[in-house]
Amino acid sequence: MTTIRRKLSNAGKRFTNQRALIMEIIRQGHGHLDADEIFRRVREREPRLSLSTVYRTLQMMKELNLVDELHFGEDHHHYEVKPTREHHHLVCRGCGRVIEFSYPLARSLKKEVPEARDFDIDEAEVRITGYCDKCRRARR
Amino acid sequence: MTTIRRKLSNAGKRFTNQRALIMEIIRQGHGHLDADEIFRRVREREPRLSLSTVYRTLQMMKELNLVDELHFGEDHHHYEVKPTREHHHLVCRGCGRVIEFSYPLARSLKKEVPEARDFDIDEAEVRITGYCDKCRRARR
DNA sequence: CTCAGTGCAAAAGCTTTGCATAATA
DNA sequence: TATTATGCAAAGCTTTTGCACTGAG
Repeated sequence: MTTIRRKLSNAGKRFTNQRALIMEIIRQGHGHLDADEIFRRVREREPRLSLSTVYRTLQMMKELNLVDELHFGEDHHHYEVKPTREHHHLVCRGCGRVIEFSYPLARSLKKEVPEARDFDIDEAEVRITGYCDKCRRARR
Repeated sequence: MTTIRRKLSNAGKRFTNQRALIMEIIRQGHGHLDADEIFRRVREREPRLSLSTVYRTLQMMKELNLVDELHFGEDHHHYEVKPTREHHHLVCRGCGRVIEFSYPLARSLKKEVPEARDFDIDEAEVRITGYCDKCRRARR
């Protein structure tokens, strides 16, 4: 939390209750909430907090590299606090469960893909959809 | 083209001029057009074709596995005709250029990631953003 | 005290849908 | 000829923006 305060300060931004709460929810959500879900959870504790503030905060946190935006192939996005290790997600079409796994994609690509050698990668995201073990069995 | 006609027919769908034209444009666009761009190009030849038809066709072609939907981290999607070999894209933040590269991600994951072993993958997409060689130099 | 941040309402993309008309099989 | 597909307009979602008010520094 102090990290957030410091990073905001360094960027000339203010540390507000709203921002602290939103970040806390994103962290608790263990990374797989969309803006609307963040909004709903935040509202339970701070009923006057607006959806605009959620979006504005997400936008800012993304720019400050405190939050990552994930794309699960839907029309909206999901958010997680910036992880330490590079990891990606398996998204189950059946139950919606999100399974994290670590995989050094950026490194592998640099090593194995000629086209990637001269490309200055700043984001690498893997999007996997399919069916988890449980749902796979259930579908038979 | 005959393939399309046959696949549509098998699915109980009709082969219309609109669908043929839209597919042709997607193919020509070499895979990296969004719905609006497809619409604009289609309109040059068939001014009465509507945006709804474009969306409905994209939706359907996706379901029939004739077209892939790509996610470049924007709020809208891009489309390409279903490719033969698994490949992915490097998207340059500078000039918007899209560089294709082939990479057997699904296979690698199955082999190297324990969490992926019991997961029935039906889509694997890599989203890479950064700066291409040219733009990287220009930014110095 | 000052200016960045907030809430509210309104607008702006992108995509989907309802319905009458047109066209395929 | 019987449906399926289309065009048009209207609605739906998610996200952004304008503006007066609030509160952090």
